[in-house]
Amino acid sequence: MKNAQTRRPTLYDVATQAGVSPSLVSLFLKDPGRISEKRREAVQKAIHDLGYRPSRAATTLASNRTKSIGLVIDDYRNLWFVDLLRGMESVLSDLGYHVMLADSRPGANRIKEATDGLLAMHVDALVLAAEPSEPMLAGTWVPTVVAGWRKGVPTGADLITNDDDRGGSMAADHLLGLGHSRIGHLSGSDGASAHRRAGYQSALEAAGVEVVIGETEGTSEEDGYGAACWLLDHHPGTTAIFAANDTMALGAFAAIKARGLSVPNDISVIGYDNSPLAKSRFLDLTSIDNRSDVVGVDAARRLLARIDDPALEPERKLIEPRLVLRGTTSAVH
Amino acid sequence: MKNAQTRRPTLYDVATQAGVSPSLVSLFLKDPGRISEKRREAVQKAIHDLGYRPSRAATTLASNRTKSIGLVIDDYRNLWFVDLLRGMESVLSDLGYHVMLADSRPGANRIKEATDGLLAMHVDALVLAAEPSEPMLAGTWVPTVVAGWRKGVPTGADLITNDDDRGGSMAADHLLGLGHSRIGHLSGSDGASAHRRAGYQSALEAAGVEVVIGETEGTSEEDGYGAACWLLDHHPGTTAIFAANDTMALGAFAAIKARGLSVPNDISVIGYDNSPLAKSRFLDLTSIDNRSDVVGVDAARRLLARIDDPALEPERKLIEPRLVLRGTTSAVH
DNA sequence: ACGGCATTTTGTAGCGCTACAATTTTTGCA
DNA sequence: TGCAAAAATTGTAGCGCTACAAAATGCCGT
Repeated sequence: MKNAQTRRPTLYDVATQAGVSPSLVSLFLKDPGRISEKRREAVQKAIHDLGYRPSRAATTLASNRTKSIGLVIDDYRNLWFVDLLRGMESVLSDLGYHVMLADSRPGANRIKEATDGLLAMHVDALVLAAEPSEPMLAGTWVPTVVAGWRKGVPTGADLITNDDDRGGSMAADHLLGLGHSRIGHLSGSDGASAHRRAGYQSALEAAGVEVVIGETEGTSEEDGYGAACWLLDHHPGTTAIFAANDTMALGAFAAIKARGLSVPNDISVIGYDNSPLAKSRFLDLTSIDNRSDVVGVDAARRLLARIDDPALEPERKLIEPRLVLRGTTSAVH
Repeated sequence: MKNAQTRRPTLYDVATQAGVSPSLVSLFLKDPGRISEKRREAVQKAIHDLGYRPSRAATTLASNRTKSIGLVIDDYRNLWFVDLLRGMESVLSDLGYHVMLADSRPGANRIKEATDGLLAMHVDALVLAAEPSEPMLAGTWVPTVVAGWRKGVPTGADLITNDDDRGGSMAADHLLGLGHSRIGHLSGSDGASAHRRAGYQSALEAAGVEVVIGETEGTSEEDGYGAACWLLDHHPGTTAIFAANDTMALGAFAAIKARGLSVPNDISVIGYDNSPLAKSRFLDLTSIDNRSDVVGVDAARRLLARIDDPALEPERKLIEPRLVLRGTTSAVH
């Protein structure tokens, strides 16, 4: 059993043990390089011997900075945030910043709640990667970057997001380039889907090809399945399907399989998001990579700049997606 | 632009605005029911008007409790933690506890780092849902529950985890029950896999059936693919495959498809984890649900009990998994 | 060896909140 | 109506840390 009784050691304990003043220990914590070697070693040792850990709460309170960035996501199951996070951390961790994650999964306007929680923790800045249902951030304001959606960006916040219009036309152009001329689209219901649809639409119109869109309620595999069934039954000549995301593409697979057709021989399928699903050897799904890692890097840089100078003009930036070629699309037969 | 200049309002500002003492506001924050209605409304209004948010840092420092539980996971991409988390939150959120997540993804012994970060935040308790590479928690000690692995449980910590042995034999028994007698196993390399393998092995031995195990380096789809290729090529009579997890089952699908065989007509496949993959309409994979949500519920309860009484005897508890029947297993032909 | 300067170290005063005992107000009942 | 008990409210003293100015020390040339 550990010595659960003994009080957690404080900075003062370290100072006493090392025979220096508390200020010196504080200085050590902030920048070990700025104190003499003799003291540095003494403090180092005292910290180690005592098993001392600085209290984040006290540091925050005293310095009014937390060296941490809050990231609000909608649902842990939407894995795109992992790339975003990795991108952010690649910039931030070297500078000593931490990223605190809050998901807004459970219900209606939990996004506000998640944001509030992060603000209560005094995060120095905020990345909003979830679609808000109502205006938020009333009251306190911290540097904010919106990532991944475009509506309802708070005043003064930056926007860095994926260029879904571009991605939509990229997907469509890829299929057109393979010779397809009967290309259906399975469209989701969220903001990103609308842009992807617009991109698809403009590319097809530019090529003088008929636009066929299967609308759905949501963005799930079931939605994709339903839309694909509609598409295949009402437009039997379809040779290619562009799904608004990889999950919906999976639904399309199911619909195609149920009709005894095969991918890509009978029908080419392209998804969106380049999710782990798409990368799977079994599924091997051609997809659009929306470069969320780049969004993360840019968001982090922007935040750092805005922490330095809060008066910066709000910026709007789109990140170019990229096509990832795999086995589910092929030239039309 | 929001009033970025104005200082964040404090509890004192609220007190002044509401014409009461700071203590009263503090009391209100802790339990609004304990103050008179008149004051309650005044404080309520002041908080609203000022856009006041309590400073978590100050609360923590003053009360030495954070009402938060730390959860250390290995990688956000391993979605099993989502169920764990949901289970924990179902118990904790009503009691006003928050769960703070830290992943240990980036590198070697980042688990210690993740844990340290959580401890620096003064979490009241810790759930360790990642396999540690070395002993940790040296120094400070908080109530700890280990979830999901069984080795290296810190002294004094509770263990609540999935009964992977049971799940392994459950999977094997299911296949045996369908009449299969040539059942191969794709075994992963982590701790859970070892137990699943042991369960498989004992079930097959009890039935007097040959044990055939494809060993792998890791637990990825590629590993599953490789092991399945070996299995199919060296044991051509195989009619059923039990994969140590759903991802590896996907690899098995790829290997089966590459050999012109079909699931479940030629070969039945059962996975493990009941991941979103398995639930997919397209894949429709029979799997073992390890009930991580129940693990979460139990872990949370245990932690609460241990926060009340740190001297509790360490507990060891296994959660019974359950078979989820889907379309990839059928009676042997 | 000694001023003058740069570097290192220290004391003091909070940061925003809660605990707890002390005080004031309200309530119940003889 | 008066008084004890209960309920509501308040004052005071930190929690562990950092900022900042002040003090101590080290280092240089002459």
